[in-house]
Formats: sequence, C-alpha cells, structure tokens
Amino acid sequence: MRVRFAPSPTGYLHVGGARTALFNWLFARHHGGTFFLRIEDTDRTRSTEEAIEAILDGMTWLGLSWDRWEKAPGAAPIRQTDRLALYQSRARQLFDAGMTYRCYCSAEELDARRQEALKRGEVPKYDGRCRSLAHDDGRQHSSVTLDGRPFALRFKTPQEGETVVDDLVKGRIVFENRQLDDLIILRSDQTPTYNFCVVVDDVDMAITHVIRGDDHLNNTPRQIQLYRAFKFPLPRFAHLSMILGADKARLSKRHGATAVQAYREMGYLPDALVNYLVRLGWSHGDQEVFTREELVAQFSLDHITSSPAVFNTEKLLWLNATYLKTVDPKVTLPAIRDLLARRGLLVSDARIEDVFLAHRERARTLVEIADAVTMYEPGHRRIDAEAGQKFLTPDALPFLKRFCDLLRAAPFEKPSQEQIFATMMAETGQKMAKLAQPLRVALTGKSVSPGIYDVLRLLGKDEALARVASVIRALEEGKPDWLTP
RNA sequence: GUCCCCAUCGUCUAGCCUGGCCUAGGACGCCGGCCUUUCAAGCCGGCAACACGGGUUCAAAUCCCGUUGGGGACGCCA
Repeated sequence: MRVRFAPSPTGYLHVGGARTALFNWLFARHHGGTFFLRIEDTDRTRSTEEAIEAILDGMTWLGLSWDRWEKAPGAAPIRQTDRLALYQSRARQLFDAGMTYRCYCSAEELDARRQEALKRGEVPKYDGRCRSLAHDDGRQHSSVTLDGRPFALRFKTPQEGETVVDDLVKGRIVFENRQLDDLIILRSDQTPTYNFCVVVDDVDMAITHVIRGDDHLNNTPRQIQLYRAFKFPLPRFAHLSMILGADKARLSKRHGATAVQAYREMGYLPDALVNYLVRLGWSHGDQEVFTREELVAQFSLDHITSSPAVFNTEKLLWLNATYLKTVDPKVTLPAIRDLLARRGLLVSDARIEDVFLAHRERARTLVEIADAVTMYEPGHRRIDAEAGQKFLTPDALPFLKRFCDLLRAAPFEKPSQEQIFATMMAETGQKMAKLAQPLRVALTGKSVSPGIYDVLRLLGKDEALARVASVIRALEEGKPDWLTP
C-alpha cells in the first residue's frame, strides 16, 4: 500500500487538508505501507516557500510523519518543480502518439468564451476548435514559439462512451465522456498542469490508493483517461467528503480558524485535534476517544462516511479538555512556555507543571493553563468585575480582615489553614462556601479556581496576604475598580 | 446552466451493503439532579432525528424511482 498527501503550497495547512493527510497517514500506517508527501507546486506564480514551511510545520506538529521515497535523494518531501523533465518527456510521449494537439487559443480568449457560455446558460466547455487544426508537422512541440505563436498542449479526451470511477467510499460513479473537455497538459510556457502531473507522479511513485477530497471527484475521469492513454494501471480511489462550516458552506476563513497552526496557538493538543478530525468522517462503533495506536490499529476505509461534516468547535474543545486531564504535563511544557513567552513571561517548568496539575481538571485549552499561570504571578491584581461585584462587597470586609490576621499568625500549611476556616466557621456560624468565595475572588480575581488551599499554596504566604490586603484597602477607601465600572 | 456527490437528534455519528434484533444506539452541546469549599470535572437522568412523496415486500432508516434541500466541479489553480 502506497499513498500520498499532495497539497499545493498556496497557503496554510488547513483542517480539511490535515484530515486528508491524516486519513492517508492512518491508512499507510495501518497497512504497514508507505506515506509520501508531495508538494504540488507547478503553479509557480501562486506557490510560496512560506506555504511549504507551514505545511511541513503543521504535519510535524500533528505527528504525521512522511516516508522517504526510494527514488528521491533525501528525506525532504517530493516537489513537482524538481520533476519537470519527467513531465516534459511524458507529454512528448503523448504528443508523439498523436494523443495531444497544440491549442493556440489565448487564456484571455478562453476566459471570455467561458464567461459568455455561462451567461447564455451553456456548458462552459472548451469547444475543441484547435483540435482539427493541421499541425502535425513533426517539429519539436517543446518550442513555445513554434511558427511564432505560443501554444498550450491539449490532451484529446475521448468523447465517446463513459468512464467509470470505482470509488472506495462513494461507490461506482459513471461519467459520460462527452462531458469531459480536452484538458491542457502543458501551459503555453511549457510547464505541466495539475491533472497531468498527478497521473505521471502517482504512476512514477507507484501509488496504490489515491485518498483525497471529493472536490477532486470530477477530475478523476479525466485522470483515468490519461492513465489509459499511457496504458498505466489504475490506482484505487477514495474520495473524502468536505468539511463544512456551521452554515453548511465549505469551511473557509470566514468561519474562523481553519489553519492548523491557529489551533496550536489557541492551545489545542495535536492529539486532540487529530482525534477530532478523524471522527469527522470516520467512525469505529461508538468509540469517541482514541490513542494514536488505537487509531492506527482500527483505521479502515470501510467506515468512512460519504456525507459532508460540519466542523464543531464545541466538541473539539471537549476532546481537548479530555486530553488535558490525562496528558503528561511534561509534553505540554514547551507549548505553554511559548504561550507565556508571548506575554513576556518567563516561568520555570516546575512552576508551570504545578499550576497545570491544579488546573487541568477545569481547563479546556493550554491557553487557559497559561492564563492560570499568569494569574498566580506576583503582583497580579486583576479582579473580574462580575466576581468582585458579587463577592467583594463591604460586607466581606470583616471576614477578609480576620482571615488575614489568622493567616499571618499561623504556619503556612494546609492543616493550619483548615483550622483557620474551622475557627471562622465557628465564629460566624457561616458555611465554608460562604467564607471561601470572597477569599477566592480576592486571591484569584475570579469566582472560578481550584480548591482554596491549592490556591493558597500556589500563591505563597506573602503574595496571598498582599492580595487580600490590597482588596481590603480598596474596600476601605470606598472605591474599588470592580464596584465602580 | 450542465455534470457529480450527499441526505438519521442543533452538531459528529452507529445502524443501511447482507430488509425484521430499531418502541433508532453513542458522543458534543443544552436542561435537571447528585456530589461539593466556589466553578468545573465526575456520576445519574431528560429533551432531541430516519427530508418529502411514491413504489417493492408479510415487513423499509435499511432496496428502487422521483421531488426537495445542501455541497462540489465545470481554469494555461490544485
């Protein structure tokens, strides 16, 4: 089994592409096959090095390792621009066999005709006008300026009969050949085009299964014609349905984040994203959470859904929270460190881990963990207005003061802190919840936090005292920020 | 416009191929309860779907046809 992921480097690796890559990767790993990464950069005006970097970065982050190709020199991904000579010779082969012809129509003319056809409600298909031109003069077709005019090389697509795509996820699909037009295989600058390169490359790389988005389904019959022209054996095809946005339109930037990197920045774990993505279109009974090993062991093309799926951030968030509960904190350290560095904070790994452990139960993303770390930093004095208004009222003053006194006097350890609360509950007749809440807000600025003893420990005696004192001062001065919006 | 794909809870899906076990299962979210030092988490419970219309059959979510709706493609992009 040999598969490939073949992105065009015109932008980031988006979640749709990532899922395609993931399915290919899982298929290869499951069958002990080979997974290649091939950069389809023949459109030199749109391909960029940055995009290639972004794709490799995204794949690496997701843990989708690609294999090296025996015919290629190194471990670097295969790039079509390195293989132009092969496409040229393959095009020449078809030309010599009389299966192509020169098309002198300019891009502008074609575009104009297409627009007009569309406007008249006709099929915007190439009319094949250059097909009948006499041009088989035996001269080199590779010369752009043959007889003074540039030309593109078109493939004579059979117009009779039908082409059947036997798709592994969609089933048997029949296309009438007269629907297909004569596609350009070499542009007028003699560079090859997509449909041609894919076929040449997939054959050259001995790809056995072409797993890709179903936006390529309509290209498949054209490609099959090319396979036939070359008398190449056909690979198996598997077309994956699209990922949609909440409005059921194809997922795009306007639906929010689509770049894989954006998810890293939002504090998602790569394993969680992978787990989410794999369930978008694939299932294994009722199972929702999978380890990477389980995925590799259980993945199969049989259980891929043929209908499109809506991307749902809520579920991704839930999965991420689920992973956060059990992940080894150590593996998340670099990411959290990075998140903190962006805020100009340098915090020790031990400290980050400490906070992580206290907050993992209630955090959904690494960003929330970073927020927690930030919140415990000495000098942090932000109080959420809503939490402050509710709990840090003048009524809380006596209690806050009493707590300060007791905390200052006692050893800074959990048993004595429990004793403090016991004392205060006895003195006031209040329940723990009533007492802990104002303190929590004074300490963390939020009405949500880990247990109060954990918060105290994470803060340390001096900082804890300082925070409560600052709240007391604000209250006594009569105008704390949270009460004067 | 033409061609292609798709159609089960709001969302992801199981079931469909090989009709009966489906008074349609799971998950996210939502609602409620329990637990509790807050909030979460966890646990328990609830709401919620076979797009519609025709067939075929003793029997259809499952098979067939049509309709509607959604998506995709129709580039010298990939």
